[in-house]
Amino acid sequence: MPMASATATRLEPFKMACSSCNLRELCLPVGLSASQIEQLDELVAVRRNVPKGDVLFRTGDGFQALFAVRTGFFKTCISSEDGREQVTGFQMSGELLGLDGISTERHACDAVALEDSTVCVIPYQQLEGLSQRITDLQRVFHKIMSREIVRDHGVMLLLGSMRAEERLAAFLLNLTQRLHARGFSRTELILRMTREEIGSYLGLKLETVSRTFSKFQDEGLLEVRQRQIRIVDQEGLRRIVNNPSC
Amino acid sequence: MPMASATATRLEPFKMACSSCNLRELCLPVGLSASQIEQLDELVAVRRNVPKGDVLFRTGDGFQALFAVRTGFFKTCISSEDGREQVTGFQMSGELLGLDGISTERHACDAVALEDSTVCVIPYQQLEGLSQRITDLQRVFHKIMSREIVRDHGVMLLLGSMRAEERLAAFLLNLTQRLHARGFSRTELILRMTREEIGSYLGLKLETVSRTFSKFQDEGLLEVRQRQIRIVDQEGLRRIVNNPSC
DNA sequence: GAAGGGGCTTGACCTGGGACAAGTGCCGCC
DNA sequence: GGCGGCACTTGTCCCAGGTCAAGCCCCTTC
Repeated sequence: MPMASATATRLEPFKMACSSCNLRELCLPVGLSASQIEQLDELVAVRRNVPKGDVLFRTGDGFQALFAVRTGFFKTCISSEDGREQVTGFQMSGELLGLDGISTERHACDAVALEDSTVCVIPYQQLEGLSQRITDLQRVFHKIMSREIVRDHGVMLLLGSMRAEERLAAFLLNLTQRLHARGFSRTELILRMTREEIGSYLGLKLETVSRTFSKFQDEGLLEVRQRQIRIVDQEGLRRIVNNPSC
Repeated sequence: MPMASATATRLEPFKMACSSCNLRELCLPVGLSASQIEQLDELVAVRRNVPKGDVLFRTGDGFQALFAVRTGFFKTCISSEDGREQVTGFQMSGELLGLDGISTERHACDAVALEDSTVCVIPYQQLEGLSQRITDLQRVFHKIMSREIVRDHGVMLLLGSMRAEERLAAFLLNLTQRLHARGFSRTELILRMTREEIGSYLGLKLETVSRTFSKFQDEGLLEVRQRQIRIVDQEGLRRIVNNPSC
């Protein structure tokens, strides 16, 4: 097999199987029986490499498939007509990309890999077909969409009514919680995104993000070394989120 | 039949039919054939009156059904542990309430009627069942969920990167556009919500909302008389949204 | 290992919108 | 028809976070 080259996203011919995937409890197959997952395997046959910095899909692209992050890390962002950009989410392994495209059959955001990544391609029409035959799959899929809506509402709360420190604290707690669910440390993490991307997601300027990191470090809540973060006082972060006065 | 009394939300026994509903092109039945809508009629048999100020469902309530707004106006809001509240949306006729409940089988927000309202009750299990048999219904339902996700991302953009005037202008344009799709004037509207609720939705304090209304009036963009709004210069509002510099 | 550059930090200053307070308009109720 | 209360408006002051600018860190490239 040839080495991975500098070409853009490429199709990998060899078979992926949800049934043998260690993410199946975090991803679309969650809660399905072995035989149901085998049927899903028929459908999710292709994976795709997305090198760091590459775009998986772009606003306006025709919508054909959903993508499940297998390895790596993505951001999704939208931009208004006048060019302002808003990061709407960060996606890690097991999470789905592209749900926004269902409504108009065109993608409504850009998805960009923040590190070399692999995604499983889930052809949408086939998914619809299969979920008509597998009640449980339909149920799971609806739950995933609904969860995304609930998550978005949480972000609105954050953007609409929290102060900078609360936003960053909530962000870090959310990240570590998701990473921990994937077997990573609860206290150590490496940020895959820039300060500017964090700021865009949190409705802050990059300088404010940076200052707030420094402040947390001074207060003994974190150790910050560029993108390496160690959570020293998780309880303290939690207090900040829950207590607007401090 | 007895007069509507001061009791809380009540069940109305008589039959509603999607097939004869003037909202069918805005609501769940959009794009379905006559015979498909008839099947939907079987399912959406109950409507419910929700007097102004009443709660349709509350965070934590068990999730049984979706609700389609038939007449009236709702807000949905979430609150964080420390009591901060965030309005996550305003819903008018033809729009669905309760999608957030699918993910955990408990509602994740409160839905409150801002005027005397009626909703159609859509038992969720039955909807899932029916959409397994009617491909088109499944497709419509997925599109509605996806549209909600896209809408939420738009609100994130607004909350994350717009200034007060842009937020209010965008809000008014969105409201009038939706009202216009329902046959109301493109230029006259009566706000169903308080300044505080607008502020909560837009991430602003009620005083800022009030000041911004006054400013728009001074600049000849609007006429504001309490909750009666006349859009004098729609193009001007659009310019504000698209041009961060002014 | 020097040069260059992107990402990050920090400082100084400024401003949009929050906080607080006083006053007004509107409406329902006795 | 007068009273009370809620929603709204407006003024004043203040501060969190934005803006602008300088410098640093670290990695890549030649």
